[in-house]
Amino acid sequence: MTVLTPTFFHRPAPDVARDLIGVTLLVDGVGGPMVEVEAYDQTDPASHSFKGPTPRNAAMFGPPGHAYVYKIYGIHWCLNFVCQPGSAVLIRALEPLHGLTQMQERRGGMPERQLCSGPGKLCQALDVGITHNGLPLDAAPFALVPPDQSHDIATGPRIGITKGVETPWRFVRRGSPFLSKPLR
DNA sequence: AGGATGATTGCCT
DNA sequence: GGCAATCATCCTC
Repeated sequence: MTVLTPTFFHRPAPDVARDLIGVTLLVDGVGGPMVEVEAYDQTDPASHSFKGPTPRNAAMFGPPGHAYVYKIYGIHWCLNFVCQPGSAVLIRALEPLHGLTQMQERRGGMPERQLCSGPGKLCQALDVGITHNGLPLDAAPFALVPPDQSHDIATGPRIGITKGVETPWRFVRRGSPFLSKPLR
C-alpha cells in the first residue's frame, strides 16, 4: 500500500483517491478515516479545472499536497486535496472517530452516521472553510495518518455532476455505514 | 452590467 | 421524490 510518502500527491488524482480510503484526516485533531472520495482532473468536463486556471480554482494548479476549498450553492464548503497540476480529490465522507463532541456541536446534534456523510457536512463538522484554501496538508491544522490495515475498496460514478457522469472516479470503503449515498 | 449555475443539504409533501 | 436556500463565480452581451 502506497502511503503518505513525500510524493504521495504527485500522482494522477484517481490513483491518489484510491490510496486515500482508510487514511485518517484530522483538522485540529477532529476527524477520522476517509471512506468516500472522488477524483477530478483537467481532462474531465466535470472538473473545476477543465477550462484552465481561474481565481477560484488557483489552488488546483498550485503545489500538490495542499488543500483546495470552495463554496458550493452559496452555502456549503467542500474540501479537496490537490494532486498533479489541475487535478484534485474531493473528500466526501469520513467515519467520525476523533472529536465527536465538537462535531456534534457543529452539526446541531445530528446522529453519528450523518456527521460527515457528505462533502458539505464533513466541512461543517471539521470546521473547514475558505481560510484553509491553499494550506499544506502536512502541517497544522491538518494531519493525515496512514491506516493500519487495508480496506475493501469499491468504485462507481461520481455524485451530483452533470458532465462526465459515467467516469467511475468515486472511491468508497465497501460496506461503510458513513457514505453520503450507497454505491450505484 | 446582468443572468445562469453549481463536485449540496435539509425540509416538505 | 421534489424543491428552496443562497451567493460567488463565470460567461455573455
